[in-house]
Amino acid sequence: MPSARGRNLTFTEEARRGQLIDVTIELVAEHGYGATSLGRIAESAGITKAGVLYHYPSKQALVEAAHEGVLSELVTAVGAAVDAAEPADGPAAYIRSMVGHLRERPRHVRMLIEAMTSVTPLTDSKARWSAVADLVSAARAARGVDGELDLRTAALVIGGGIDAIVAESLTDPSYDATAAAELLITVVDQGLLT
Amino acid sequence: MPSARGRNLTFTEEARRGQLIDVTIELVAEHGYGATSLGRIAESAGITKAGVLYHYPSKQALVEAAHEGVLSELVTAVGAAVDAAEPADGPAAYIRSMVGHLRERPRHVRMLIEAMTSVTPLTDSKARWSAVADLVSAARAARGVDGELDLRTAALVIGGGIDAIVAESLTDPSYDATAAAELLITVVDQGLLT
DNA sequence: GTCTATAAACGGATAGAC
DNA sequence: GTCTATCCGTTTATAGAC
Repeated sequence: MPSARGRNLTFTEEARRGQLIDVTIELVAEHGYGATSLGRIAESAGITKAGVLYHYPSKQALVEAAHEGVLSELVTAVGAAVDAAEPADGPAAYIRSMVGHLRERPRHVRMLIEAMTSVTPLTDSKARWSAVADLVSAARAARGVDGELDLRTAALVIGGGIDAIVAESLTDPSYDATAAAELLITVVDQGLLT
Repeated sequence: MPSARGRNLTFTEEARRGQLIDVTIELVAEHGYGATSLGRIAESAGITKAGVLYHYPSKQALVEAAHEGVLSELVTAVGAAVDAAEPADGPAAYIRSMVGHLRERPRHVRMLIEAMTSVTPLTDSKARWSAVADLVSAARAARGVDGELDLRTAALVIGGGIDAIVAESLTDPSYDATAAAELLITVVDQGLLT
């Protein structure tokens, strides 16, 4: 899958971009977007501000590229886990893979939080809950559960529970997020899939 | 309850401080902490930067005062609602009052988010979940429920669900947060209090 | 491809006039 | 009690040398 543009990116250029994205994730995770300056990014990467702006036209563009990388990695991992599961176990697979993935990537979590709480929300709320709502709906159908259910709220509660568990394991590494995920699955099972 | 210090605050001084806290909440809610400068605060209040710094020694101090006001108002309201409820209904009262209070104060929500996601967390995680854990524990005792339960995770899931519902009603005012709270209460009932 | 140099604006905070 | 004037550091971004 070579570059589609007229000029290919050189190896070093590609490596530089990857490095810049890495240090950006690290700095935004540690200090927040507002406190992450081009100067700091450049210093961490071992080059100068102007050097950074050669590879990305602006600080904003660099941060968005970093966020996009983090998000697509998450979506890929969770999507694969959900696809591999039975429809009846979709929500459980979603919760397990989401918590498992994020638990091991604390910096990614902080990057995603920064993007969500940013005033210009880089992440769409509906894009997230509607996917989970579909999972819940499919699981209920596969289990033969009937009755009314507000799928949007159901999805939001699941997402919120995941966020809280992941956030807690971030501030307290000794917290057992895996066990917590299993409890959340039980709650969802008894409260939303019956 | 007069001022305890040697000199009382004048009426105008007290009014100024209140006004400064109000505009700070508004600006932090709208633009985030990092993008809220003393200059903007001063401009919104109709005075100058130096004028602001006369009343509060630093930007940080002003923001912290604003946050403290928002938080104590929330704690007072929710605390009263929980105290007025039967122990068996403690979690339900907590969820209802929390969602109800925050739904009507969108700017307060964004202020609290800013404080939580700030790098120097102004809000303690344990302070929040341990109070909810006590509510869950008391409700289970009152209902005669036995069996093991990870109260910390239970509390985190409740808090996370509330956050997600409130956040959604923030981005979509037509979303019925009150109905959503009732669904969350049902889920908690079936998943954690049985 | 990365650097130096610099522009132009904005940040928080202080001193002192009124 | 509030303002004017100012300081100094930092910010993003550009122009042009190497």
